[in-house]
Amino acid sequence: MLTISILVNDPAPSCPKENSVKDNNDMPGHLARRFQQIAVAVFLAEVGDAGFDLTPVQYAALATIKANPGLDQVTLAGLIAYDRTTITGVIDRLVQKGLAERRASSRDRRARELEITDEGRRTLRKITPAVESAQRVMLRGLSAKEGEELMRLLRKAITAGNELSRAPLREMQA
Amino acid sequence: MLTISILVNDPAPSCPKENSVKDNNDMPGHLARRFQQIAVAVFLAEVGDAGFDLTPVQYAALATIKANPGLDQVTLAGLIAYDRTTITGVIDRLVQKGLAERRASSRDRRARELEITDEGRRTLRKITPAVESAQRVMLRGLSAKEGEELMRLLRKAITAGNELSRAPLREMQA
DNA sequence: GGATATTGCTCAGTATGCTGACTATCAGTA
DNA sequence: TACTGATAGTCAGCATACTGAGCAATATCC
Repeated sequence: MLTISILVNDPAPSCPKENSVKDNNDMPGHLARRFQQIAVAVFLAEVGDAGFDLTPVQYAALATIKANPGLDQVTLAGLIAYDRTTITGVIDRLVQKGLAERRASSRDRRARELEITDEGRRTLRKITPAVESAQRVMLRGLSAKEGEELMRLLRKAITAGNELSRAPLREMQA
Repeated sequence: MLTISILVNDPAPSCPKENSVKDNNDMPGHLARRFQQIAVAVFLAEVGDAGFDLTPVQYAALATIKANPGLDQVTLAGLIAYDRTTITGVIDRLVQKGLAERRASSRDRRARELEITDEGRRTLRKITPAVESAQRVMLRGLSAKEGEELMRLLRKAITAGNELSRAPLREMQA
């Protein structure tokens, strides 16, 4: 698609541009930002309505700690594709809320071993319905089939781009 | 393709689901975050390689100012679905870089009229190839048809969820 | 064993995004 | 005109995310 047009700023701001670049709605980057924006808002609303104060990021971290007791911060960051500098603050807040514990590792004195607390376990259990509801709400405009297809395409694009961000996904080695 | 679930560390792999929530890869919210994470990294890398220092957010704001000369901040925020408190800082930085101007409006003394500068126009023109390249790179794992389908589904989900975030899209009224 | 490289974590700084509050201004109405 | 409500913008505060730097501890190589 080519667009050769003279650089005239049109007097009517209400009509769409042709001398401008593509419309925002044709930019996957812009759509990614919008979808993420809505997804976070829906998550916070559903979880908040359920009486909890946990962000999507904190939820993912806590669930991963529960599933992998004693793991260190770098491994945790790799499993959920967070930057290692971000995970520090996230864990700070989980610890401060009493949902997780951070202990010095005996094997490697640089590392911290992470554990979920009973309170964290309780929170995870009680919060799950709200989290699942949020996942449904953020896809409410799509049929079940479309929702599946969206997730498939996102997974595929993410897999291909995994190494392009500073915090790629790193799977657990056996 | 194998997928080692991050929630598999439970000692008994025979009961994969009862005490664990869904895998992250089945959560549209998590996929949204990952895709957005990669999209931003790709944008910054492509634009940076081209010799410019502009974020995706700043780019969208600048392009929208160019297309709608003299618009105010609230209208701009609505057109690109930014929160009004976010746009203040974004414009601060565009102004500080000499790419845009913020003037008091004569019609409404509360409002600020925004204009792109010549420098901003030059920057936009020169940056466009990098921006378009970034959009291609972030979809590099998908066929052209799949990329189109992903964008279609994102648009549909976003439209349905538009009002769920604090900063919904507000189109220009004629 | 000792120099070197790497790794785990933290911190300072910057840029989104949001909540909630506040000021200044405008618009509608009694 | 005075009152009331809505609106435009900013600010403080918090939570992601990232860059780049630094420290301490571990691994590796000679």
